[in-house]
Amino acid sequence: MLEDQLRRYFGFTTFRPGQREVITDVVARHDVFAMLPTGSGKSLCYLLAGYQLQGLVVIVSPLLSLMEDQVQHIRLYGEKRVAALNSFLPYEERQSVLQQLKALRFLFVSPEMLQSRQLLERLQEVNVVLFTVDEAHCVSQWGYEFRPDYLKLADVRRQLGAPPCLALTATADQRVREDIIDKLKMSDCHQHIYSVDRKNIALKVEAVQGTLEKQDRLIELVSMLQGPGIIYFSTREWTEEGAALIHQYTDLRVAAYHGGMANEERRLIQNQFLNDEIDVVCCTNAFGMGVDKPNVRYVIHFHYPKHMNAYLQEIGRAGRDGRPSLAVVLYTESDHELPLYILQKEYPTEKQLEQVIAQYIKGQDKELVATIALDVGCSETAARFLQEHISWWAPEMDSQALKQRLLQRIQERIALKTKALWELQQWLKKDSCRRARLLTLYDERLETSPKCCCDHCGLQLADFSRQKTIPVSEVVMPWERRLRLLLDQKEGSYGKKD
DNA sequence: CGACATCGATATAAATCGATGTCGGTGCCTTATT
Repeated sequence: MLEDQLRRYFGFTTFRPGQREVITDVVARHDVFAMLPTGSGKSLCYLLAGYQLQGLVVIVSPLLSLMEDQVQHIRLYGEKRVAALNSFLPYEERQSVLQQLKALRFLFVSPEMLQSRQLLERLQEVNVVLFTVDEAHCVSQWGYEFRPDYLKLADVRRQLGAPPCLALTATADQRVREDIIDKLKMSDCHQHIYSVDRKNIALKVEAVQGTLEKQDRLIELVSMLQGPGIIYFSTREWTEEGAALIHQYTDLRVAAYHGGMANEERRLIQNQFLNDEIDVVCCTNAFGMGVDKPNVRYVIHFHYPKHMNAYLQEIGRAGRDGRPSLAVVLYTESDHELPLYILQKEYPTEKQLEQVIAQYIKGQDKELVATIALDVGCSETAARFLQEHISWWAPEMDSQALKQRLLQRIQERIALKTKALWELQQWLKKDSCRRARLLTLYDERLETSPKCCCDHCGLQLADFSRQKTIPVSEVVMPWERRLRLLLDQKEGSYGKKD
């Protein structure tokens, strides 16, 4: 009985919604796509399935820190036959893990590590019974440009004797779900889809006039709202700026967090936040995966993300304890163009593309494509994109066809991302229930509105304020800032329309 | 797009203005014969 094992290995008496169904399908050796809400115990699915299947479970994980956490977590249950294999491990330890694969039940690896010949050969010698892809939305979100090894996982799985595949995520719309299933070649796929609706998270969007007003509003909000909270920005520089502002005008304990910081520092801030030693984190989208903190009371977007899936992932870090929580987006009209420019930098221009192909034809060295691309001024992401796609397509095409095929792919990708961005922007401007609209994007319907639903359903910010509210008038605001704000607004009124 | 840095012109001089340029997010992995 599954329940017996649940009790024996983990000390729980009942399954959470979805767990039993997913495990049953996996044990029956089907491919399974599972979209379960955050905090619903996704890891238990592959753990328990692993015990049933009697062999090695490989878990593909996007972040080293996530692997470390999960390994520790599993060890707490008394399971010692678990390891993470990654560059963080000293060389000798890595070798020792490779030598002892047979003795392991659970192995955590990155998609990049799975490109190692040595690891692959070792894995071929043992009985891999389940291939798990955790945070599976990364396949679709990162595989095409940022981390191409995510698109090679299907081939890795085939080389391991095509064990069943379990893909786990908390947020993916229909298109992303189909993309994941397709890219992982999950042919015999059983899907378990649960609602993305988080009824205890109230949704609010505020349009403001200009950046200064946005900063002021941010300070008002964090002064007033019950924390702890997370604030998302779109650049590293702004996370520092935001943290400095909050430090200056409030007594809150605040820190910035972004991908440019040293790993130890990032780890420290994440831990301090988890231990309630920091009230507010000002961060880029680098922060969040694996941050399983129950009592986050609000998430503010100072800059909004690039698509709804990201928005849902980010606000989903609030209210995991089930208590009322708040998600606020602050936006100005001028926020609308920037994401498009950032998006285009992921790809080469037509001119760069021609230069790279011309150089490549001369040398025929796939490994050099990225170097050439960087030389002609491509971003690193664009260089990787070219490297990847040319190595797929160049063998079977002449340079003209290759160029056309690449241009077509670039256009497709940009169109797709522009549409996703547009969808989010439309949602921001929506003047009816935000939850209802959000759910239709995920093919769901809102049956009954929760008590605190959204700003179009009578949301009261006061319901989310601290016990001891600091009146806004007491928030220190020097006259220089006030004046600049006034001038800014005046200028804004002469600004261009739409 | 827009925030910010740099540069040159301006012209009783130091500081200011406008023109021009650059940059913007996410993370694995780096196993040397110069």
